[in-house]
Amino acid sequence: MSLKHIETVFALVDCNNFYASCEKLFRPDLTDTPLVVLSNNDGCVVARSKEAKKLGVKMGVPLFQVRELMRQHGILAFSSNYALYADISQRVMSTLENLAPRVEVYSIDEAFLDLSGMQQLHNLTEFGVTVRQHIQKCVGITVCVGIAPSKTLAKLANHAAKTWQQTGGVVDLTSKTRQRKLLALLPVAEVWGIGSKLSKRLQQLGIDTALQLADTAPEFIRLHFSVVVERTVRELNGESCLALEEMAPTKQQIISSRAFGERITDKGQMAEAISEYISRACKKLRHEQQQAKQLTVFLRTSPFSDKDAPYSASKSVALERPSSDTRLFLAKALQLLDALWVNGYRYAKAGVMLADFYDPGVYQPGLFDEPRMQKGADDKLMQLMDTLNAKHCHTIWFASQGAKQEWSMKREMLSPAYTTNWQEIPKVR
DNA sequence: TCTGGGGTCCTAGGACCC
DNA sequence: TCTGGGGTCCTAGGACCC
Repeated sequence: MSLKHIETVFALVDCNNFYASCEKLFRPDLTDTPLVVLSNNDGCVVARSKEAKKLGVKMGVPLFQVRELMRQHGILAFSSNYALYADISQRVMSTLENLAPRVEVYSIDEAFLDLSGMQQLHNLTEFGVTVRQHIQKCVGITVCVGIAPSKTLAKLANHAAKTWQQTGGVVDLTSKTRQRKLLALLPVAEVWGIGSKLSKRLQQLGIDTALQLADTAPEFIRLHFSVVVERTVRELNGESCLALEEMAPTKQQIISSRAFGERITDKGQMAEAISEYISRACKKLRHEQQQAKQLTVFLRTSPFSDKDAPYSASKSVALERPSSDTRLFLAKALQLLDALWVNGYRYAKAGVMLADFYDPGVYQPGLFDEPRMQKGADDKLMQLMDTLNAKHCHTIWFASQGAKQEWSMKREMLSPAYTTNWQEIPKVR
């Protein structure tokens, strides 16, 4: 066996109907029941069980548009329960880490595995089947596995495994002939990185299938599109351009925003909401062990309403030096709100964004900047807040966040926190 | 009445510098 | 009369992803 030529091979493991499957995990009575999971505010459908898909509920539709269909067929709806999904996700990922040496957690329900060199030792399809069985047994979640020499092809292999039942949920796409056969069957919009805008432009050039895109000269694509699309073309031809990234890269921005459960017309309520978002964003920032120098606040009315006057505005400000102190950002955010707020609109959504991050202690202050007062004291207070809130769940908060939060989002069909709250742990009888 | 949230990367264009 | 050009930094906006 030669070690000289180890071929790159990726597997993409993707959970089937992830949020819907999580909701069913602790409800065996719902095994064959059609159900959907809703976005925040119970606004639209973000996940569907296979039964709900069959009944024609489309991904992303607003709930009110499918209410009638759901009533007719007895389709259940659940508010999204991210604490539950994150916990199940973590179990899936740690199971994968036991099966493969290098794992990239790509999203809450997907991971890439590096299988390079494994071809000589295992039958890759068999390996995929093992992964599938193992996750089914250990976590109770069904996954599909796509195997190929590039991430983009592995995505397509996974798509094939999901689409065609007779694959048994595993597709090995390492052979060139199989690659071309599959690519010929798939519309170009199915390719990872080709969204609706790009696929329209490609179709205008006569490129309709994934195979036609693969067979277009990369130089031509570079000229008419971008380096990103060029990379996609190369990846479709089995040339791996996107590496496995095991270490999560450090964040570059943190956003906290929400559509309101009810429209806001009162500035005081808006100030409460902004304060809440600042508090969440800063907590995330401290969790990342980062400091930020830039703050943006934005507000807007609903873009869907034609009777409400539209208004959308954002403003940014740079701090004198990076910080992760909630109080500092709170003061700045409320100043920005003063500048942004216009009376008379029915606001539907607002948010804050932190950016321009530094590692604590790395920032070089200007020569004439004032020396920082009481170094360390603020950090301790913030740490204390985070610790108390982690232990006792929202014990202390800033007065400006408000105690009632009448504007906060709707979650009227929430499942219990089966795995993350002792009070709600499932009982076996 | 009711339409998510949180990210990334790339490009174009302007300002500014030498 | 002819009136440079290349580099860098920043920002806004567009496109994509799950």
